[in-house]
Amino acid sequence: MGRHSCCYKQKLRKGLWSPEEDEKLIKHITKFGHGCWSSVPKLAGLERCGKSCRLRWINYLRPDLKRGTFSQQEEKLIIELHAVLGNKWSQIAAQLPGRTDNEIKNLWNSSIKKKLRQRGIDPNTHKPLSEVNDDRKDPSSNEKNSQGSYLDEKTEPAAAAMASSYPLIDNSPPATHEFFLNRFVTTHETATKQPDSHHLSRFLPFSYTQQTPPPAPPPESADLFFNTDSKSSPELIPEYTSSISNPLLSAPPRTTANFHQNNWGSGNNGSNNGFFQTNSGYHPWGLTDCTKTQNSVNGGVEGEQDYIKWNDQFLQVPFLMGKSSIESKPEVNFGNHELYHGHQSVDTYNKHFQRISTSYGHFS
DNA sequence: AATCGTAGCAACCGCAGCTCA
DNA sequence: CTGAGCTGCGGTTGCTACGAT
Repeated sequence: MGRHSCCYKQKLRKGLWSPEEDEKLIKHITKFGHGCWSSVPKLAGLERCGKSCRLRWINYLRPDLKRGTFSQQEEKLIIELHAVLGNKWSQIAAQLPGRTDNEIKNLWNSSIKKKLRQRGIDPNTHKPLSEVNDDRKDPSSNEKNSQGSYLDEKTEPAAAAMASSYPLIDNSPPATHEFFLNRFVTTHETATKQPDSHHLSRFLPFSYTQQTPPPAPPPESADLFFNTDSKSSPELIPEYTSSISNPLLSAPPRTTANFHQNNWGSGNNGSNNGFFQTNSGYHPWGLTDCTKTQNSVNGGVEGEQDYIKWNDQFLQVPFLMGKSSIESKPEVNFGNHELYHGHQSVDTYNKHFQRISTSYGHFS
């Protein structure tokens, strides 16, 4: 098990990224894609490790990030997904377009967890705290397994594996029906009544949600959390609905190769409206492998083509179009960086806008 | 005005898993 | 088969802003 080489390079910079560093990274990835992350800092002229560059890009600089405060629907979905997946933040994030695992993890730890506890729900088990306390007395009570889920890998190996890898759309029923039926009884009902509901039944195999009628449902933690009633289910924001109703969940297992296609090439929802896709196909942000990257970086034809396509597309991104776009739609823009929402003051907003302008000004 | 506690968030760390020579 | 190199993930830390006292 090799440790990342950056761990041994002491002279590399750490800590917060400067606007200049951001600019270098954006410029580089815009032009060449990231290729091998380990080679990015060298090629981009950064004194950072590749790991740090990757993290910075994924969590902060990537233009398809939504940013902004989480909607109630998003929070509810996070809770529901957490009930199934446990702390699988990346899998949860995969169902929330424009959100990063880090962002969701932070939200969970700083906000949702506390709110659930205040409402008498154990954030780990999603059961009422009183039940959890009872469970603790029972030695057979469930603990998280190695996958961070609550399934017993010995007695329910198939279900545990399912919850872990979460093959969301699958025509073959899972081995342990009871698990999901019990978990999603409310889900089933809600989805049946409300075709546009974002409830988790949409994430389950079709054959599953259409099978056995569920018994009387206990309230889900997410429902307790939001105190929803079936008559006044909250409206979904359009982009959210489209992403969720879309069978993005039928995507093949996330490999390095298909990750970019699934998550970047098509706007993370399987449709063709992602700005990473053009008529001519997917953009090559990270698609080039290490060997090809070097060729591209060296100014080969392939690299130039990438550059042209990339810049054309990049210039259409609102957050690179100048101050007005950011000011006019602070909650919608790709460039809606974390500092443009919530409790941040106007001063902070302006300060960070200047920062972003500095970083991106050369594009506009 | 100063201090303290808290919330939110960016970034780091260490590990696991995958690929490939 | 083995180990190095790399990516990705989840847990944790540390910084900053903000509100309460």
